[in-house]
Amino acid sequence: MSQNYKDTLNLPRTEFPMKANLAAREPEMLRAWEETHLYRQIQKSREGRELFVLHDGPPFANGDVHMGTALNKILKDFVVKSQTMLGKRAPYVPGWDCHGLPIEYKVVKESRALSPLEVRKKSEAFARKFINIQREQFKRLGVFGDWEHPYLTMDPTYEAEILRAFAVFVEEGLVYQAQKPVFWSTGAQTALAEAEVEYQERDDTAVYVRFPIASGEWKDNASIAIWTTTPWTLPANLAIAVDPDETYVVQKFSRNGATETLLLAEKLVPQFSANTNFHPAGEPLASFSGTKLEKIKARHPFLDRDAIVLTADFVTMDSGTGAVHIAPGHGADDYALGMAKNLPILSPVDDHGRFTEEASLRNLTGKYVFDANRDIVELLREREMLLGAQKFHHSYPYCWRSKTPIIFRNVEQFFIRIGELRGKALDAIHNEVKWIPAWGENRIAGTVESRPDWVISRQRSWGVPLPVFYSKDGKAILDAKIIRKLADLVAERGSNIWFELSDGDLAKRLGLPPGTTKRNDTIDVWIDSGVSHRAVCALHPELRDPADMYLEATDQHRGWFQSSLLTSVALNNRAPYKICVTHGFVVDLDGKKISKSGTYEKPTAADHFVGRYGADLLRLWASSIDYTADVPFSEEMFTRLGDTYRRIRNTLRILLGNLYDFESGNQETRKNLSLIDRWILERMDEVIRDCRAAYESFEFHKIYHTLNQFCAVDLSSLYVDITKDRMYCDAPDSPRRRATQVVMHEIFDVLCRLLAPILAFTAEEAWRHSEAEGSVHLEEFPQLQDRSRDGGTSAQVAELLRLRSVIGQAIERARQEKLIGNTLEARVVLNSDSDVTEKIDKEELEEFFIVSDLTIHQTKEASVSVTKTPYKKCARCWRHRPTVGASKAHPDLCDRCESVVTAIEA
RNA sequence: GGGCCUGUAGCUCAGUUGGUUAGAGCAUGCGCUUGAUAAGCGCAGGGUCACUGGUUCGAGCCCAGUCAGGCCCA
Repeated sequence: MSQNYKDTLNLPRTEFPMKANLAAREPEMLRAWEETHLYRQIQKSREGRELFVLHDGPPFANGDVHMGTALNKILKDFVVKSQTMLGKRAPYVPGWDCHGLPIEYKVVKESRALSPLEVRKKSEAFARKFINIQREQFKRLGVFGDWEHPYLTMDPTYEAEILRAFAVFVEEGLVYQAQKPVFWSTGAQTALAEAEVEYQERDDTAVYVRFPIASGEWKDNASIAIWTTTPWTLPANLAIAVDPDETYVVQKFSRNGATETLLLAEKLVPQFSANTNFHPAGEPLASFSGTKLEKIKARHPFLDRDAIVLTADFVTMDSGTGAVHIAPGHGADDYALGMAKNLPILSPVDDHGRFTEEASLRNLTGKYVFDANRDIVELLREREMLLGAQKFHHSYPYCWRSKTPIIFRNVEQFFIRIGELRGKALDAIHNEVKWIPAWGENRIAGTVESRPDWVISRQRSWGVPLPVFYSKDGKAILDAKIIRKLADLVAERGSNIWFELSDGDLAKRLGLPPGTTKRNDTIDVWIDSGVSHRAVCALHPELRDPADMYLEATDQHRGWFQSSLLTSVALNNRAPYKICVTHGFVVDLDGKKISKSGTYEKPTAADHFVGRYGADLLRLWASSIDYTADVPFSEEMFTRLGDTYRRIRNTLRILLGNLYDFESGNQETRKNLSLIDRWILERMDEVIRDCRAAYESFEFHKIYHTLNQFCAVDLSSLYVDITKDRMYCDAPDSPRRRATQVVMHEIFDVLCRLLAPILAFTAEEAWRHSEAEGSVHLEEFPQLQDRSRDGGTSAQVAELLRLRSVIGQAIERARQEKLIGNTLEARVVLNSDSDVTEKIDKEELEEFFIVSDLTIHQTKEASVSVTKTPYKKCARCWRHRPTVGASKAHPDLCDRCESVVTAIEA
């Protein structure tokens, strides 16, 4: 009977679909953006504006984009899009790190026995393949940038800049050559940087070994007991270190009838006994401080030479005997001590980790040192020098690529002196750069303070050649002028030239005398990416050095942030960035890390989630978390985020739906704004203020929460719900309806803009369904209008919301008691303790509380009683009104609806 | 083992210089609506603020230690 009145309502209409179907719709959007060259349009629209350079840290060009990489790129995109919408020119030039061991290692593993040039060609192809894969995946995430012209560290022009930077390092006297024990990967046959080392749990044989004393008071009467977990380093032993301040004892021990007189630290006697079964027999024969042992000689347990006892500050009393076996060619402390005391540096191991003849063990020459451990132990046993052996579980450094245990090996390498750069670098850290979060300053300062000189030579093929030559007589040539000539050549023909030309041809081209040979090392890739401020920021016409921002995961405090800082200090005497932002790592629900490789069984590839939920959901995820800590991530979170997403989407949709007959330009309506309209505009102003501030300070999760709150509470459950009656039931042209449309139109506009950096696809989709033109991404953020100046609105609404809650509870009670069903059936008697209810018109209050039948009394304490209203229900607006039945033409309508319907009929 | 960091409802986050019964959204439960409808609205339950000790009249906030987790290093 009342069905026909539905046609007289102004129900919302929109083409903007409720169902997002992002996985299908986003690719269409991407195509449209590409066809209209949106990124270029945006850059053009910001010509002459203040510049903001976010410099992209180049990801390694191997593997798929996983959640961590996706998070990083999305956060960068938030920055670029929001800075753009704050009115700045924010170009984004993405890049890739192309050289280096991870790629070379895979290539070499696939096909062995390749020449360096073949390795390089295959490596390049490998890198290009993954650059293309990753590029598509990054674009799919909605990241805007100059994807057609990324920077690649393997571009000849980039390679030339690496060499030119290197020339400066040489000129500044920062580069030197030295024998040093370095982390050496026997699997990959190269020295490794600290960043290329990972630690694994491992069982080794730890041995107690005696060195018979060969000089002084205890000559031939006692042995020094040492302990080591790397028996294979014993052939390189040259000394024994003791702590000068600890007490050492000479003590008789017995085991199964056998006795030994041993010298070791007093504190470690019990541990020694427990581990070897040698028990002290009687009181110590002597006791003295470690200093007294200095310069004593002890016979090597199986070689024909002596080890000298030295004092050192690195000897600890946690394990062993307090007498430390020293092999200067196989350990950092050992090396330092050996250098200080003029010991030779013995390192009788080849590139593959096999003993050389220098080890003086004929049977073991050519044997892999970790396999030789067993032989050494057997040898000690035969010579009766073994005091005990046990399995020892510890963490040990491994090569991150070949997964083989690392050895310390003495090799001639090239280094950059950090001493000269450290002071300025620390100064820049503390005075030039803003660190987000603030503790980043502390963290990078710590790593810069403690870092040793930088090993920059790599015995690999896939990289920029280390520009070192050797003269006929074997002297190293490090010459900035020659390096610059080489750089010019490389810029023209690529760094393959180094491998393609013979020594003679290369020497000729560079003006070096005949007979000059080249070294076959490459430069550490951390130099590659570390000079991007020069190779990219300084040289790209749209960019600038220093960049405004670097933004990477927190591991880069030791990685790229540091390598970039050090090279920039060397080149420019300042930091390469003004703001340095770090984000945490992606962790599982229980706070455990999600590992890229290994045993993690759930999917971690970004593509998996993009295909399933859409890029906007990933973006919403990235915006919802506080990236400064570990970033939580789980399938369940995506389900929750889907709910949030739908809420936001439906809010946009209902606004669009209510605007189907909106005509802009009617400013008359401004003065018809009711309390709730003025209030939502004030709230919106707050939202604009909070979001702008959060975008300016890169606190994206605040935007997520602010906008979510605004959509869910202020708009959906309050404003849209309250204005439903006037929007649907008033005459289309009713002043208060039109006024509300003006407000909704503005809200929609503001919401789209504020959402655009985060929900890049959805905001654009909604924008297209409005009458607006172009892309929302060309727009700027809304400005504050300071609407709160009329004042009082917020306070009044706060009062009303308090009363609304009291009413809601009373209605709920009435419903429980089956007095009413629908809220509109209620007769509400409000005993108001607020004067707001006196100032506002009753009709407006009924609208605000969404009730049909309201009576108000003023009292001291707020209370509400609810009964069923005696009024009849209006067939059109469903409110129970006293005027229903008054009209003869429309006896089932209230007065408002009757007049609307009459107007339509006329 | 060392450095830096994190730990508030099932989930994501707020909690201003320490000050009354610790908040929000989502999720959950129970209703209402069926004119935002694979939507919308209401009400309700849910937290020994990781743990232990300390400072204080008073601590989620300050201090010390413990536990769990992350990154970096050894």
